[in-house]
Amino acid sequence: MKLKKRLDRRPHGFHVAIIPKAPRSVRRRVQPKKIDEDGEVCAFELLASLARQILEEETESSSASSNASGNDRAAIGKDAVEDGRQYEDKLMKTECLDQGSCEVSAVVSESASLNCNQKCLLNEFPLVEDDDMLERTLKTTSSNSSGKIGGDLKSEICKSNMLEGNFLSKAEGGSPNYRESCFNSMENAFEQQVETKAMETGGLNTATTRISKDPTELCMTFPALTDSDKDVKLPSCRDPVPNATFSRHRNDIKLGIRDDDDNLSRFNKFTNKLKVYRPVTRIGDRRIRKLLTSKYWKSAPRLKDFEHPRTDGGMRPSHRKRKTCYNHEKCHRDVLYKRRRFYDRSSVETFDGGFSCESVTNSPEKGRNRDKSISGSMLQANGMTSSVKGHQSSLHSKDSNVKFSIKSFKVPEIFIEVSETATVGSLKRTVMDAVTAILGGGIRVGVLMHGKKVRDDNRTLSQTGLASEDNLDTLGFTLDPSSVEAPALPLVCPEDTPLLLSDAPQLVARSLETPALDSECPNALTDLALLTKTETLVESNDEQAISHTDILTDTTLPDSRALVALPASNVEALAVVPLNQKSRRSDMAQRRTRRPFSVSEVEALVQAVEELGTGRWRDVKLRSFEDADHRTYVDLKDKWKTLVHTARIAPQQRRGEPVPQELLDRVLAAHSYWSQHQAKQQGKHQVAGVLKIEAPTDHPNGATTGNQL
DNA sequence: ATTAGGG
DNA sequence: CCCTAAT
Repeated sequence: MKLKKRLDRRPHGFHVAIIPKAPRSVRRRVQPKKIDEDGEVCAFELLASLARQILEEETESSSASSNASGNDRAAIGKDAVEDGRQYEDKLMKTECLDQGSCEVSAVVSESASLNCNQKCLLNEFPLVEDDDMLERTLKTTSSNSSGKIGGDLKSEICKSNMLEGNFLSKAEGGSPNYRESCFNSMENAFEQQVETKAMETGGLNTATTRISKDPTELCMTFPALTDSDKDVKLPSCRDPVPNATFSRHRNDIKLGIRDDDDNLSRFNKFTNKLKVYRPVTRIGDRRIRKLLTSKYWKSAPRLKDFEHPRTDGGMRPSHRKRKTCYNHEKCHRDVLYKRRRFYDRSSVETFDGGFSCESVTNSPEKGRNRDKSISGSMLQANGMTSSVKGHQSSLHSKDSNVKFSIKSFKVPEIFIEVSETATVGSLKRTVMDAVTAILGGGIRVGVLMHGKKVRDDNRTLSQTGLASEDNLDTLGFTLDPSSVEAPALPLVCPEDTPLLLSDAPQLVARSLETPALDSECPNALTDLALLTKTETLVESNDEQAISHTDILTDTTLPDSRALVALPASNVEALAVVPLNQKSRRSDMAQRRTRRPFSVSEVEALVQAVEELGTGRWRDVKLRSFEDADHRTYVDLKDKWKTLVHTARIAPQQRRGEPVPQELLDRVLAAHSYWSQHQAKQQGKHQVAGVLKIEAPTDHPNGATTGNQL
């Protein structure tokens, strides 16, 4: 469901990265769609076809993966990504196709690179063996494009033509060798560059590499030939990840990133939108992010306003990850995700590893989690005590003192809008300003336990459970904007969390000594102030800055996939606070507050089940818990499940409010009874008699059944 | 939206 | 309770 929803939201949701299975229809769709009337598309097509040919050849020769035709796609998908990006790829492909045509004109200049980037396109497009067509297409394309591109494009075209010709001839019976040589040369040339790249960060397996290579190369080739523009980055095509390079900053969009097909699709989508959106500055949902390093961002600058689909490919599925990950990022992501689930309407983009860099947004909901990290120094500057710093992991001291060490704080989501031409430096400043604003403006510290805010400031740590090691795992702190700062946005806290709260800046130090902690709605992070500040757009354009960034990114943050607007040190700093990995829950969407079933509720439940049977939770809910809004049918079902379990275990093992044995007996009776009547459940009414017969003594059911009768 | 199960 | 998957 969720998935679905997400998809719905984002029509082309590649972000849906999760499902291997999902996109059947989509996939199918792809093929047919291929082309369009307009020559525009054709260009792509041609390129694609070319690439494809090459690819095919390559594929054929190599045993590794499937063969070219129908399979390549699949093959690619499989091989290509282990990291979950694969789904995206698939989806992407689809998208590309779907949308491909529309943006051609806009994207012309980049088309070449785009194509390259998109393996999918390459693979998908049917071959076009008509040179004339190609030419036409090219022309058309070029004409469409503004003058600036024209020249390049043409040359490019020509080249492509040539290339194609060559290939074709081969394909048509020419000597294979020739083709190969060609290809190889291209490849080699390309290779150099590529190799430099950290390469798929090792993430891609060989197979993948191989496959992608071809297309990539092709792609690369084109641009290279034509493009004098250094903008086109070959490398970008491939690096799927972390070392992302920034795409060049052009006025246009940056392309270049093959690794993320997402980009492409996004790109495509946006292309059209961009114009429209440009100035938009919606406070609420739209967020723009400018991110540096993240791969997604490469093409981003342009996408100002679009919503970024969340591409955290695998995240979702990572329920398990959450459990096992000890990695901050992952956890964080998870958190984000969850949170998102709760309130988020627009998704945020997070991709593997990237979120730290996320730039930001300000929606209250998602907000609190996304964060940017702030350096410890900053925190201190703001009055955080030294105790705040340190390492994560809470320790329980021997004495009665509870030691907390907060490694870092997360900063709430910040909404930043920067012009495309802004320099990286300016972006950094902007971000810094935003962060500073938050800190400077006053923040409150919130304490989370098990994901829930601990609001009672008067309770002692012991009372709150914070003195217990177990709970420390789930302890989290939040820095929330003080009411002063974020008053403007009505923040909505998920459950019962009211926003307001205590006085603003309570420092951790205080928490240490004082039993009382401030708590508040973690969500409330947003701050208008930030928005305001961040709104300043930076206009200067400085490519060099960008390159610096790249460097920075690559070098300083080898493994952080995030980008770095801030110095590396900062990155760490801001990370999430959870002392323990386990605590991840703490800050995310909070878990619903626990509401143990009372005996009376249990009784009602038992009664209802006796009458209705299991498997009809909705009816149970309606019948007996209609007014208990906090009890969903799922809750009832779960409760029943636990009741059954409870009834089966020894009384000594039972915990919580004891449930009368009588009820437990009924539970067992009803459970066993209904388990035998699964088939008849639906027809229960009609079969009532049968039931009686079959399970007369079994339980109270008899009584209930009787009622029904 | 429900239901079923696993976690 | 949460999360997913399958309806």
